[in-house]
Amino acid sequence: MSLDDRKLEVLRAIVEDYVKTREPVGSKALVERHQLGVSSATVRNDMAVLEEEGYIRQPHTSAGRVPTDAGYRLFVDRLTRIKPLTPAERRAIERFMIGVVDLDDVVHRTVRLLATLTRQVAVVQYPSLSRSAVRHLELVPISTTRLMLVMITDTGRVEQRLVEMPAPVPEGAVWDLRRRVNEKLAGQKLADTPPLVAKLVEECAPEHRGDMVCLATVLLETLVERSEERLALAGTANLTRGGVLDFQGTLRPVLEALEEEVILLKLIGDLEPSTTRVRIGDENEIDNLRSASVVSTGYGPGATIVGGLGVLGPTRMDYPGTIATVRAVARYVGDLLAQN
Amino acid sequence: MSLDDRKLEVLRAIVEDYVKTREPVGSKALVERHQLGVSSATVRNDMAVLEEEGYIRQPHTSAGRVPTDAGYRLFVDRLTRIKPLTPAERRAIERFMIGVVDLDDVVHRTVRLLATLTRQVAVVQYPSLSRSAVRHLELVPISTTRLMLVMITDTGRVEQRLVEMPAPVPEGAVWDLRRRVNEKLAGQKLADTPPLVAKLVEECAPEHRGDMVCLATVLLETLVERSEERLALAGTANLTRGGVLDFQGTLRPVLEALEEEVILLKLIGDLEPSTTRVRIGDENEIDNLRSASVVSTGYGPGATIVGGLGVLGPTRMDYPGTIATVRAVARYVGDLLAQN
DNA sequence: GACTGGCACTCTGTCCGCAGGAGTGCCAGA
DNA sequence: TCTGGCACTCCTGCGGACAGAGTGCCAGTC
Repeated sequence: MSLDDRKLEVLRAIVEDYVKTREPVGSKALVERHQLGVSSATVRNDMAVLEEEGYIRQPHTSAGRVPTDAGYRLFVDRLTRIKPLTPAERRAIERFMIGVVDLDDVVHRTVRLLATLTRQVAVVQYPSLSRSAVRHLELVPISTTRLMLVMITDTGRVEQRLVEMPAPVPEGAVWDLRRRVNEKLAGQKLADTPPLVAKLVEECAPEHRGDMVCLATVLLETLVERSEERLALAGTANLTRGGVLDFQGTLRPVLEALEEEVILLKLIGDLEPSTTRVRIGDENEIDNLRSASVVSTGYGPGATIVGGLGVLGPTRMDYPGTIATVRAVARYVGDLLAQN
Repeated sequence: MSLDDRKLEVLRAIVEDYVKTREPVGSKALVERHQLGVSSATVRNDMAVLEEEGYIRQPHTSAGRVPTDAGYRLFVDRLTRIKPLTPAERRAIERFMIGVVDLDDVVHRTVRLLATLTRQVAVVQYPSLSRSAVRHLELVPISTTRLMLVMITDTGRVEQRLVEMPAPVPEGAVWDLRRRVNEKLAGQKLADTPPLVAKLVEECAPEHRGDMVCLATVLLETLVERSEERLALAGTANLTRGGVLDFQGTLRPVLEALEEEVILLKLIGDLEPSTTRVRIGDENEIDNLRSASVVSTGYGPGATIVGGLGVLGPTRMDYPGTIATVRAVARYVGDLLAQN
């Protein structure tokens, strides 16, 4: 038995009311608050069907109905018309971003903005190194056998690592290393660099080979291994809105998940499709987040995507509003990056 | 009426039991679990005095007693013998720190270590810029009118800021700027730099004055305004141990406070005395943390202090253990920094 | 004077039972 | 296919009773 329009409308009404009130919604209250044009008895029948199909459930007999994860899913997929942001929200975004000075600043402001607007937990990934290109590599002598490698990318990220050299390196040699490395790597996508680094070592004169190998090792580590690592988080306190009820008793699992950068990156770092992605409750692979939903999207200058951002909240979430906000903020950050 | 030894002993017993069980402790249970050598009736009299003096209180008539903030204070000041770390803990610290590569790494590992060992929320401040010295300043051309200023300090911190120049800067001029800036500032304590920067501008040839002013502005911002800004946080999930009871109902105020870097820096950034500092409940100026305690201390290579670290938890906290751990970790981090 | 044993008192937490209310499921009729 | 009505279920809140824990106080002892 498929769902006709009225049943969908009933589902929408249930989701909207439940999101608003956090209380199981009954048939009578529904017909009072929405213009469904039928009696409560009819609605009851529809509800029975919706329940059978797994879209809603009763906490207990003779209670109202509550949407299931599947119900929210259907709501998001078929019943959500994206609401445009209010002018007030647009203005908030712009005001929040006045006078940014560098990438750190952009990321921190963005994450707070997202948290404030959505009233959820916000996560913003720094532009992923693997999607950036090297702008410049700098070598700064720290001591005779130590160099600081500083990499600046076209997305504004700056990464640094200490390089321990096997033997003292004269200044001229540092110069030489810096020149060679930049010649080979500047302007290259980080994803393409590993073979180039290998070539660098090969092409190096034997007497400098040792130094170059050290440098290459650290380069590869910086470029590849730690490449996705950074992100910013804000709005944890929003988890406590509405007590602890939205997360079946404890915030603990959620807070634990938020501590793991790896988990967060998985959540917002799915950059394949450029559309907004919504993961509801059980759809999250992470067990700790079974009672949470995540709305995420990619951002970047123009059409390219360099990182992800998103918010996390209870499954009982205002999806249309959240989706709209996440998108708008992502677009705005993209524009900001494009200007630099 | 002053407190004799036995009354203090009773207070200690109450604190220890309450910390262990989270339940108000009664006179009978006390004499059973501790060798006080007196009857429960005597203990009751002592308790009445302790209550009158404000060190303990009853949640309600005919309940056991619970320590007040003042009670914890007395306990910490007069009744705490620092327990040495167990060998297992020592080993944990060392194992945690094997193979650190740079400052970021040190800080992140430290904060997680602290959170794990104390089972509280841990905060670690990056070495404060104002207590560091400039090791090197690097200027990297990003475009014709934009330079990236990168500052490396002797504590290993790397800060960068974008500098917008009024007009295109030829490569030779960048060189010149870099040389001058380093000559003047390298090796200087950041706290001492502002007058030096001013001098830099003065001494500059008029034709380069404009560039130098831009650079100086950003330098001062980087050096002074944002100087205390960075820190790392871990273990938020530990707040949920023992439900929500330890924080009178909601984690909300605590989570909110943890979001404010300014607040956290105030908490752990009191570096005047090199001893460990304990703030209990109301002693925290921040209203949101009235139900929390903070144990903090400074760290740094040798005897100098470059930053603060600490933990935050419920007032019902194992103070001796926490204090010992915080100190040990601080000492260890200091040694680690001294090696670099 | 300090400590102890004993007793009355108080308050909490819990377990009932009960009534009220909300909401459902189902059925017969339009 | 929809509707009104009715019986049924289950939660919630309230009051009372009861056991348990803990105290305060008093009289007696060392």
